[in-house]
Amino acid sequence: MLDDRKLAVLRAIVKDYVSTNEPVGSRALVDRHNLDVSPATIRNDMAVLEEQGFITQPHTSAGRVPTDKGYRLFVDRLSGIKPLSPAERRAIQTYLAASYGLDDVVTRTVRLLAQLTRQVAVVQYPSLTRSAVRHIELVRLAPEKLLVVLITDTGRVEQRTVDLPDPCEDDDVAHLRAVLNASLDGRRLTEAVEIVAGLTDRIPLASRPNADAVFSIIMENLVERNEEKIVFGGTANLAAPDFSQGLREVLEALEEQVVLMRLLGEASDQSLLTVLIGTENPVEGLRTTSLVSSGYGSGGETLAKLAVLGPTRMDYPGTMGAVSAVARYVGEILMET
Amino acid sequence: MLDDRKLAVLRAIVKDYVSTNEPVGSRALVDRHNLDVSPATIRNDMAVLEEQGFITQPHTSAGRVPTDKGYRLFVDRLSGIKPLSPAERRAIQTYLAASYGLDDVVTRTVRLLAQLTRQVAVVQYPSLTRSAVRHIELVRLAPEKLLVVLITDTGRVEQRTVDLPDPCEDDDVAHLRAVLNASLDGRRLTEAVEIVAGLTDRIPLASRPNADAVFSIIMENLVERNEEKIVFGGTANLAAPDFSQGLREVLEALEEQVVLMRLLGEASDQSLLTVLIGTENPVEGLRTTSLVSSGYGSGGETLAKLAVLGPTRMDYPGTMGAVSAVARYVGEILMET
DNA sequence: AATTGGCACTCGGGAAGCTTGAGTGCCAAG
DNA sequence: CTTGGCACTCAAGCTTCCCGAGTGCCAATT
Repeated sequence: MLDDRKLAVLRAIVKDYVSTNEPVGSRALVDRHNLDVSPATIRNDMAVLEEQGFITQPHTSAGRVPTDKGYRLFVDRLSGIKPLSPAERRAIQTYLAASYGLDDVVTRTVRLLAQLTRQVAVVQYPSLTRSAVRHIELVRLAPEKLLVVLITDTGRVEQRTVDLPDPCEDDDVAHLRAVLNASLDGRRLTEAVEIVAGLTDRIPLASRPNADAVFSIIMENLVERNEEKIVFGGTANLAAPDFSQGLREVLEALEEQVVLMRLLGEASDQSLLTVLIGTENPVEGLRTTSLVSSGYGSGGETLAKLAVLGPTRMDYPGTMGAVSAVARYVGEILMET
Repeated sequence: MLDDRKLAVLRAIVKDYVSTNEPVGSRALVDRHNLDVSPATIRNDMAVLEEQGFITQPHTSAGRVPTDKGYRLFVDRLSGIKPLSPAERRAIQTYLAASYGLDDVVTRTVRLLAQLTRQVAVVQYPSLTRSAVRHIELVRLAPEKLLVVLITDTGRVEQRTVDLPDPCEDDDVAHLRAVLNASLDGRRLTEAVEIVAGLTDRIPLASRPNADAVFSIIMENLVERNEEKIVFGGTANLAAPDFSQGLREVLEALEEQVVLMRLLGEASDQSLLTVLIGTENPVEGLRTTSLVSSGYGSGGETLAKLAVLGPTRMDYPGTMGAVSAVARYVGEILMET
């Protein structure tokens, strides 16, 4: 159905269109890529490709432009992942290695990805549910007010104030802290929830109301409001004039945590590189954009995802290379922290 | 020089131009505002206003448009601050009151401001230097790794990991924690730095290297890298088509913490409402935007600033009303936390 | 059966010219 | 100082025209 040359033609069309942002015609094609056939032959091939839905004409008498389906084929079968240059790799490593603390790692990653790809970068914080408790700290701010700080092995620090039903003493707090840490330290957060639920017994009757307040905050914050923080950056790259169209929608989508979650959620759970092209992605208003995403994680495990968002007309091999490299390095950095 | 009617004309021009985004002519002016004079009279006034530099013509045979100087006069002498409606006030209060924790307050404030003004909102975290220590927590993550968590009375929680020169025991950590909290609790961070510097004496000789590592991290993080976090939102509002021009510059400026700092820094230190119009603002690339900013704080004191950024052609009275109201409410919320 | 040159056809986009009307400046009269 | 009148200007929109890139098809060639 599609012989080698037709595929080569598609590949060439994608490349040219990506780099010029203009519909590409048969003549230009034979000139720029050394296909040893005449334009007429290419035209025949293009007719077939169009019939199959891989390319389309913006209007009669214009060249061809890849469709989403065309990009899909290109990504799946025609383009490799372009590895970064050694210089770029080194730059990434040193830039990331200089960071301290999870927040810093995340913001640096966003910048890095945005700069590397000249597009919008999206990075998710390591999932809470998949990480383990490293420490729980209780700080008595006032007789009836505690600050609960939860630290995970992925470096996340979550905090929340609690209003207690009864006044408490430092001793009570110390006891509660000891109980919590003894039972939760090193446990997965998913396990932790169940454990906390069964912990009331170990608390002296008098302190139970307070303890319960703390427990419920912990459970609530860790599971139900399983806050998946997502950060993005590089929006200035959206101002590249080929966008303008639908720019507002894109910015709105980016500012809506929920939407971002849905977007990243759609991408495969694996730590593999995933590409969502145009209409393939689940978010209305991002139908003219593509998302290149990858999971990242410390051990073998995927803790969260990061991604790059750009126009469907993007440099897929390059973007994929950047995303996968950054994902790997972020994982490494996270291990050390 | 400028009699009352001329001022009225300027006011009318600003209002009309802001609402229509079209140069406003003499006829339209007499029609829409009930000035009891003829267009010809208005033309004379406009000629004077133009000569003085308050308005200008985009081209011959077009109406007039306010200049930065014109907006300045408008803001200083011709427009009050438009108070929010009671309904809006209530909405703000309940929305902000529902937040828990400083992060939440800040992100909610950004959203609120952006939505209220339909422009870009910028909010700075409460200054570290002006707040006081509420608690310092040390968590032993590994024999040679500590997590230092600093909690201020403004609700900020700063964390940083420290690599220790020597391995340590839980006891050492507990002692250090006790010493730190005993000496620093309730102190201003500015004082705290000096106190920490004189604290080495109280530490057993054997633990001094470790303690010093912790001390230096504390000092470093609190003073030198006096990290002023700034958050912004509402960038989707930039897509309103009158902008397009210079959009890239604006987005770039927003993503650059340093630039934002400079911008807010320029605005008066008082908790008063400040307006920077067009070329008045110090940031290249924001020369077509205006900034309406205000300090906010818990006690009588200004802890940080918040602002709204929009085109010079903005609704100043409305924006000023929103900014000042939100600043006040945020201050109140911060008190309670 | 695939490839190729030739040719008629299409149509977006830029250039040029035209018209329209909003808006001005100026002046003389009230 | 205000006003009506009037000539003048010029951006923006419309129409028209033209050009050329690019196509599809066909008959000839390999």
